[in-house]
Amino acid sequence: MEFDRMTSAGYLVNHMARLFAEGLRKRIAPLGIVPGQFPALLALWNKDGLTQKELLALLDIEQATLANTLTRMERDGLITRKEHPADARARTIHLTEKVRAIRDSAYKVAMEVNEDALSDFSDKERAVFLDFMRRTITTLQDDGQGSK
Amino acid sequence: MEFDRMTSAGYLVNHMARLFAEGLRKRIAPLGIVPGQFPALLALWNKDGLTQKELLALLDIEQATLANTLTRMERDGLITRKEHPADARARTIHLTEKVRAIRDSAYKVAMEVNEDALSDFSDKERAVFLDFMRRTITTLQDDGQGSK
DNA sequence: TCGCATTGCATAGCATGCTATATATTATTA
DNA sequence: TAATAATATATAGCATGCTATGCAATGCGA
Repeated sequence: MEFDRMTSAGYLVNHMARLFAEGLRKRIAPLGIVPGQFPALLALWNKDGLTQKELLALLDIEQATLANTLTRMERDGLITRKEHPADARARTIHLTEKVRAIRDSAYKVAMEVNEDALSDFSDKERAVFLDFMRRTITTLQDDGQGSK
Repeated sequence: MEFDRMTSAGYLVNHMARLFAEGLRKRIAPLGIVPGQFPALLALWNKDGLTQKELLALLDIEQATLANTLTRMERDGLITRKEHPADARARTIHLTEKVRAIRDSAYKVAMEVNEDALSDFSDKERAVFLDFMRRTITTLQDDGQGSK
């Protein structure tokens, strides 16, 4: 009995994810950002001044992961954090001018990476592919639920 | 202009990869192995006694990544390394009895994870999905080549 | 055979992600 | 209102992946 990587969804997904991330990393490096910051930036470009908790609710990562990512973003001059007016535990997160300025370039580059990856797919195929991925995500999330 | 995560291949692939990895991690934990060790184990179950260079040629990771993974595998009692008979720089890699014994269980569990993830897909859909992923990987690898 | 290039592997340093746990503040309740 | 529970964020520790670089051993050309 042989286990063939090329017919293992898990293997292929892992490999694809690394290639996407590396492709994005190379293209956004000139902008001064890295792939892990992208989801948070998307949310903050859309709505600035969120708390970590509010931002977390928009992302599919764990709280500790976000906290660390925000620390690096602050270190890199992408965000600043201000004390929350009503809750001393919380802080509001604000994009710096520097990162507000690269929004359009970053969008463009991210879309280019997606476009390149799917360059030999028809529109129909792309739609099916994205749908398959969303279905798989839903299934895996439900799996992992655990009644509790 | 809105960037929608649900229509971004890169975003979906990243999320899927994390869900697959977490699913696998939970299921193989009782066997004493972790997801990152799986590709190396598959290769070594198939052919024991490879050098790091030979093993590397079978995997889609960087040399440094493999070196670190092998160090953890040795620490965890999954492999031993012996001096190469003809080249003092190289070492041959050998599975321990402990890990030879879990081969069938590990195969089974990995296939279950794939099965579960695709449980609501037809055979036809699965074939298409795997094909899409292989095509995407090929495209991204070619992209990243750089003439040099 | 000496000297330099190449090779095989290891290490350093970093990003991204996770679980578990700590800390400080706020909210609730006896 | 004092004690307790809940909440918001941070930290510790680890795995996995990458690039860059170090080091020892091997191989090859002058």
